[in-house]
Order: sequence, then C-alpha cells, then structure tokens
Amino acid sequence: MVKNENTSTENVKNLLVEKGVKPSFQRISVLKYLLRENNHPSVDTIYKNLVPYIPTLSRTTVYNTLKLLSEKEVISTLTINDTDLRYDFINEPHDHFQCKTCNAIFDVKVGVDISGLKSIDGHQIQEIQLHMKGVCRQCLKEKN
Amino acid sequence: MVKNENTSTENVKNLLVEKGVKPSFQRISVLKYLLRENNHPSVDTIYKNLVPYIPTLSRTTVYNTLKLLSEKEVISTLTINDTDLRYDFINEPHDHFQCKTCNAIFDVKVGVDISGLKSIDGHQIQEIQLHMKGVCRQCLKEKN
DNA sequence: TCTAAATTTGTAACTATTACAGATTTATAG
DNA sequence: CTATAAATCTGTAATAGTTACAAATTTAGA
Repeated sequence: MVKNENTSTENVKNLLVEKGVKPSFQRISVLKYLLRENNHPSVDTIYKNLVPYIPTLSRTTVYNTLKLLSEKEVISTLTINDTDLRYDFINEPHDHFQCKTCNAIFDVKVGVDISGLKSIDGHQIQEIQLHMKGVCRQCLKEKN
Repeated sequence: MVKNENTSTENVKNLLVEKGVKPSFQRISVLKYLLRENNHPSVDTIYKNLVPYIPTLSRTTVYNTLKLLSEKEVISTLTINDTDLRYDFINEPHDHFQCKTCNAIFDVKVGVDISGLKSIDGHQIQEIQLHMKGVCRQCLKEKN
C-alpha cells in the first residue's frame, strides 16, 4: 500500500545528503535496509541482518545511525511495541497495526487524516502516531 | 477534562470486585493512586509514591498488579513514552499528548472518534491509541 | 603526507522488566 | 479454633534494551 522507494545505493546516498547526513557505508546500509524491508525493524533485527555483510558492524553504530536519522527526520521512531523501539522511513502519512499473536506490524490507513493537526489544547503538535492492536488477518485465518 | 472517579476505598474496592480482581490492600492502593493522580505514571513513580505509606511494598507487586489490572481491562498500558511503560485507568475514550521538553503526558481529545473501528485491512482491532508529541502549553509559555 | 575531525567500534554501565522461590497472608475444611 | 491449601506478596537474581564513553579507524583538509 505504501509505495516502495528506489533502494539503489545512489538513491539512498542522495536521500542522506539531502537531509544533511554524511553518507557513510554503515549509514547507507542501515537506511537501505529500512527502505527495502519496510518492516518496522528493531535495532537487533537490523544488526543481525546486516552483520553477515558487514562483519565489523557494531550495535552501537546501528543505535547511533538511527538516532541521527531520527533527528534529521529521515526516519521516525515507533513506540508501538512494548519491549523495544521500532523504526520507519518517513514518507506519506500512515498508521500502524500490531498483531498481538504474531507481533508483526502492518502499515494501515484509517479514513480520517489528522496529520495536518498543528495544536491541541494549546499544545504544539510535532508528531502524531496512531497505533492499533489486535489479531491480524493471517492469524485470524489460522485460528479456524 | 476527563472526569474524576470516586477514589474512596469502598469505590475502588468495588471497581476491582466488579472486574473479578480480589481487592487486596496493595491492589486497592495501586488503583487508587492511578485514579487519584490521573497522571499516566510509570511503575517507578507508583512505587516511590506508595512505599512511604506501605513500607513493605515491593516493586514486583506493582508490576504484578498492573499486569493483572491490564489483563482484566481495568487499566490500559500506554506505549507513548520511549523509556518506560505508562498506565492509565480505562474510562471514556481519549487520546494522549506528550511534551518533548518536560515529558509530561496530557489527556486530550481530537475531534474525530475512531474508537468504534473494529477492523482494518482484515485485521481485527482490539485497542487503539492515538499519541501526539510536541511542546506543551506551559513549556511554550516559558520559552518567551 | 601530516594533522585534525568525524565516524565506528567494543566494553562497561545503566534502566526497565521478568523469572522465580521463599515468606506471608488469606480462605477453607474439619 | 486449628490445620491445610491456595493465593498473594516480597526480594533477589537474571535478562534485555539502551546509553556512556574512550580507543581505534577512517575521512577530509591543509
């Protein structure tokens, strides 16, 4: 449903440079993984998937990179999962659904769009996250 | 904005019994704290506020109680904060705003009400949380 | 090529949470 | 009013995610 980015090294490098991030090999790798998998991964998932290809990679680098990309508003930090943080590339506004059975997180879009809301009760809004939890389509099917 | 519950011991005890929870002194104390403060506290906040009055209280008991109350749908677990879980009494549907400056969490209500949404993309919805982050009214004022 | 700055790495420390077994309290039966 | 079983509470140890930090490496600039 959410369109795929071009995940070529060249394009990922450009994305970083546009946002003012120096495109090191590690940073390109992390962002490329996020774009390609589009799977709301944890730090651990990213690390374990990249380390076979970058044997010297450190977990700390993954943490540092995600923190930097988050500050530069290239990615957003999802607090939907209760044990670890998840990360998502910022493109068109969308919401998230997490399955309580298999823990997978899905991109969804509810009809109403409140992404334009700038303040509420005098508080200035900078980020909005709409989280839903329940049982996903696949797990519902398997229960029968 | 969200109305206060009656926080008398009698009423809190009844709330627990109605939900099928045996009303021990510790459980009454924890739920009473949640109702009275209405402040989306962490386990640590609850523990530190209660232990002066219940010197034998254990952190584990606070964890156990919150888990139980959550399973019995007396309270909900908020994943809005990125370092620890927060807890909230379940009453009328409302949303949450967290200030990135002072970290306080406020109850808010956006115009649209999607609390009746039961499924999306074939996934069965059981819980919905709408989180907003930014700078709260007080912190905005103090910046001038 | 030399030097300074930025980035990456690995370890140690820290914090939230869970596991678990023993102690205490509460409920039940005689 | 006991004796016994069940439920609850407690404290410690273990686990997991994250951060702090200094040393090593890489990159950029003179």
